[in-house]
Amino acid sequence: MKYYEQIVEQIKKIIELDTNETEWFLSLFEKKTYKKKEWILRSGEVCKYETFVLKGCLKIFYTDQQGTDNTVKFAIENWWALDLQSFETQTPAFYSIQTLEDTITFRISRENHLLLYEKIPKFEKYKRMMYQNAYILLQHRMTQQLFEVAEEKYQHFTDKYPGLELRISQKEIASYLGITPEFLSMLRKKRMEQSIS
Amino acid sequence: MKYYEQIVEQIKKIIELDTNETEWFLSLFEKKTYKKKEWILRSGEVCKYETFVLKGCLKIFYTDQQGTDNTVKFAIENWWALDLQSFETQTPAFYSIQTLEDTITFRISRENHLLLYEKIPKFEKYKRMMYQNAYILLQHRMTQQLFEVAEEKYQHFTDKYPGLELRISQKEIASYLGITPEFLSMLRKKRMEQSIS
DNA sequence: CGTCTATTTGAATGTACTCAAAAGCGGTGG
DNA sequence: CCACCGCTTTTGAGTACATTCAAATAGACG
Repeated sequence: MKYYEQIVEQIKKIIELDTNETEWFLSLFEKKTYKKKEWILRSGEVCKYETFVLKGCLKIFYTDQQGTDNTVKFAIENWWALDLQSFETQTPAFYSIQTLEDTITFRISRENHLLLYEKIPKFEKYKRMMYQNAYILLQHRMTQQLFEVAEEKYQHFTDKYPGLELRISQKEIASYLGITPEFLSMLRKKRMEQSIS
Repeated sequence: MKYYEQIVEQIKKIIELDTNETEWFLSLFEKKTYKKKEWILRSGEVCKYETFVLKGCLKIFYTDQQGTDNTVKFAIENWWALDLQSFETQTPAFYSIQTLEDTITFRISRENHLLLYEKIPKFEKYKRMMYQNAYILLQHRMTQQLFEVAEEKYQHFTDKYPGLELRISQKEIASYLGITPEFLSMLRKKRMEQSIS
């Protein structure tokens, strides 16, 4: 499988694309690779690209007044990452985006993105479906995170991103769960003790 | 202003509609009124309608194993309410919807909703924009709720739904904030004491 | 007016955080 | 190749935030 087929595959789950459209679609993207811990977007900059992860892992996060990173989402293989508000309005971003592993991405600029809507109107449908689904997922994350204790949150994290807890540090996971790394360490210890007995 | 003009006004903020389209659009809706505490959707049922609030207030919530209601969103004047996943896939709903006041709504069925996309394709755009904005709002709610202490959450609630704290009970607010009514009561007491001194 | 529910208050408890220190681990340079 | 440095993880003590439970009070509504 060519490296770019992944992205086409994702699109075709929702709308049909013929060969010409596929080719033109791909021509709007550029491949970009990053090393671990590289910045893709810094809070305050304008988000110029929407990024599709071919391989690797990103975090979308914000840094609070105390200097703590709070992760709102991880983007692994086949996920999109951007600061939506900044991208759509071309205003300074609230969120930052950084790699957690060496990462290979496909990215599309705001201009090309607008071309897409213009030339292939069915992309409106694709995007509607995408945001609809993203909204559903986010609502579930919110209900989980807001109304559950840390132990249940961790369980849901491992369910949602299977295997990711082995790829990234506990510090990053704690940042996603909204707890301290120390507390997560304690939870995992408690878990292990329980699974032995 | 006729009671249905509100909804047209909302749509026209995003896409243009001529007189014919507007008329046809409105014909797809039905007006429905509810008394306080009526169910609009019960978890487990299929969500058959998307509801637009003309006047009043709804809560979208789920009831956990302990029997506690957890509110994910309030829908006041000019907001939409539905279980999106259930509505789109016609599967049993996870969330429930109930009125918190006597409420007047406009609602559209799944079938008519599909007609809308079919006959007026620019509604794809309307819906895309709607979910895009909803996603942005939800992401902000999540970052606020997840990484802030209860006092800051309450502040953000009063900012987001100005005046709503006077219309609904503290119990409902606590359910939205993810804290107990007792603790909210304590917070408000503390607040008042501070504002006097 | 009486009943039912919401709010307040307080004590005891649980959940999660802060701070500090020690141990583990990975990468880099000599 | 290993010694060192920096960062992550673990551990523990003390503390702050939020909950539970119970009881008293206040409000809403028929």
